[in-house]
Amino acid sequence: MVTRRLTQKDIARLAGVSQATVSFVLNGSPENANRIPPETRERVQKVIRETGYVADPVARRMVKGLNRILGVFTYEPAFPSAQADFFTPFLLGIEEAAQELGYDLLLLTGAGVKRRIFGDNVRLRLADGCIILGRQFDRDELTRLVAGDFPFVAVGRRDDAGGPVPYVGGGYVAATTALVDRAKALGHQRIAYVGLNEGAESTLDRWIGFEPALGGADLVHTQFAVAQPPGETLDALLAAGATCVFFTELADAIAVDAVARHRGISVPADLSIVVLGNHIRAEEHGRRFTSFSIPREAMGRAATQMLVRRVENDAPVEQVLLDCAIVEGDTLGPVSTKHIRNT
Amino acid sequence: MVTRRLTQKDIARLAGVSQATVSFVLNGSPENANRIPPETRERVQKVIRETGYVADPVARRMVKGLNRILGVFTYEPAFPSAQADFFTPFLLGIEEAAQELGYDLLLLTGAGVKRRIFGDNVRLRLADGCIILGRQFDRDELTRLVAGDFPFVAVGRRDDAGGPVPYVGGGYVAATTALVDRAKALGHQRIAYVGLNEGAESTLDRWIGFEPALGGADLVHTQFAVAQPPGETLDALLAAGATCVFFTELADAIAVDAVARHRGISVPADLSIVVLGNHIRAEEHGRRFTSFSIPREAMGRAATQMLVRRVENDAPVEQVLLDCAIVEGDTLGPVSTKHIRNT
DNA sequence: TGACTGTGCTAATACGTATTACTAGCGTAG
DNA sequence: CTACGCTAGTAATACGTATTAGCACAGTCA
Repeated sequence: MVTRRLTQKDIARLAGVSQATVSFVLNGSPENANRIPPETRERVQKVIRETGYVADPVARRMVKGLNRILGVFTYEPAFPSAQADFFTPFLLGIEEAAQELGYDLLLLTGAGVKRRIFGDNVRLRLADGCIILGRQFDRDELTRLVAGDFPFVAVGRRDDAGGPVPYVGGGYVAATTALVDRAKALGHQRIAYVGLNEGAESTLDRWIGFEPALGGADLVHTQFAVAQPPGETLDALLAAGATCVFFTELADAIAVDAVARHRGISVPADLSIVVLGNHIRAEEHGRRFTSFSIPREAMGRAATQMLVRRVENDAPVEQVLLDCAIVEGDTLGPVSTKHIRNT
Repeated sequence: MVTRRLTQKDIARLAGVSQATVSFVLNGSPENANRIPPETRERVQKVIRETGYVADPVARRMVKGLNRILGVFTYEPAFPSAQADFFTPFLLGIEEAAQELGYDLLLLTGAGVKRRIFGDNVRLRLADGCIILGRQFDRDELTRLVAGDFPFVAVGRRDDAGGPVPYVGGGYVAATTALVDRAKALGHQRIAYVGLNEGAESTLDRWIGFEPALGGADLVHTQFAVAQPPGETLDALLAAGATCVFFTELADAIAVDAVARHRGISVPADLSIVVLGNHIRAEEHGRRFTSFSIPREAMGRAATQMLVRRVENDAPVEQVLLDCAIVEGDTLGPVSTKHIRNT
């Protein structure tokens, strides 16, 4: 812009005082505030009102060290519609909590270009701390974050990375275990698992909650892969004599359910389906899968509050898992007598 | 945090050089860059690598004056689900364009608390410029923005506020006119209008496009109010002998359409419905209303690009209206002979 | 030998604000 | 009348970086 920004020096000149006086008028601490008599104070404030001057937050931050800004870092872009349903609930909670605590949000997303926290022109540090969002996360960067002095909190559980990672995650392990127990209570002894059992912590947690919970039940089929042809998956499930199948991916469950319906296989009478997690607007598919609900909004809120604790009070690392409520749904039922006889 | 941040001074000490040398190694201009010989350069970079030092963007900004941050200001909170569908497409476009241009976004949203641009603790200025989003907008603040030197662009047309307001809006006037013309071409002569005819520019634009376009057609009923009981609205429409009704609010159209269906009144055979605008996920209502589509994502992109032009090149005020494509839909049909006889 | 030209750095400064240290002027207690 | 304290400010400095100006030294040319 052509006209340079107003500075306190300009205000001082116009009011016939020094820059320091202007600063005192603006934000003198109680003991210093009364050093400026009302007349001078009013004269300065008049100039400020007339000019519409506001202090440059950047310079302010230089002195104070804090900005009241929280960074939200995602590797994937936050808004494109494919991701929007995933990110939006988290952002909702983050925004609300930030608002309550008097912080603004700096969005740092990585669309297309691989964006890194430690890059050449890292603007992340403009924020007082940051929230890490997203499924993938570079291990090296996490390690550097843990080692560094920049406050951050991850949304989603993370394994240690050269030290404990502060996070707010979902209690997937416990929720998965609860669902397995429920299936067993309904008589299911021949259970299958379709989903990955390695990779991101959130994925792994399902398996960790699942496998030990089986107890006496038989794991008659596993498919450690997602997005496979649903017909083949269904074939394998039936061939193995599974009465109940756990999916980690809603999309897989939907596809297999559709094929089953098409073939006249009844869910849950012939085959029970459990989905380990939920997805916004899952109702659109006309099926309420038995699953657990991920408290995304609450996770965002909690992570934000935790981050502010770390920023303001240098609070120690916390690791929190929020409960995932079980969604009853319509796809987990008792084992049919047909199956019991079969087995 | 307990451990102070690393500064260039620390790096300089560790590498046995001066702070200026570190700065040159980091980002010396071409002519100065080769003043540092490879050995020294490597020595400094080694220390930087080992310590994980990154320059403080705040200090950087102090010197350079630019931040590569764009503020996004909304009076209403951006994420809460009620608003999410409204804001998300704009944010999508804004985020994409910002990413391409190498800017980050500072989200300044107003949840609950009345948030003002000119307040005590204005962090907006941290950004190099800002995008104004949202339906309501304080006139005084807009005037001050126009008068000031802070670059901004509004999403949505705005009337002059002590000067022209830079904006990227939707061509609601033209699109509304086109829909009126279409209705007239289908024989409609008895037309009604349900919606506000004052208030925000975006609302007003519908009326501005509508009223003059009527030409010879009769405006048999107007209801300058929204969210009224749909039964009463329908009664009034029928009593007035309207064959086609224009709604500014999708919600009103949905409600009236539902009552009509319930009463056995066929749309569009007995009554045509046109909606002036669209809404994400309108399909969920099982009806494709004849309307026009608002290019929200494109508006966000265009506004961002315009803002960057203003920030970087001090470009003059631009005012752009993007075309709104007509959505054919199923609710505008030819006038039935019954009506023609009736009239 | 003395002036000149690079080379390879460092010193100094600016950016805008907050804050600490100080000072000039004046009244008053001792 | 000196010392002290109070009032109403101002001067100076720090924050961390970018950048300009400049300095010490070596080599070159006349």
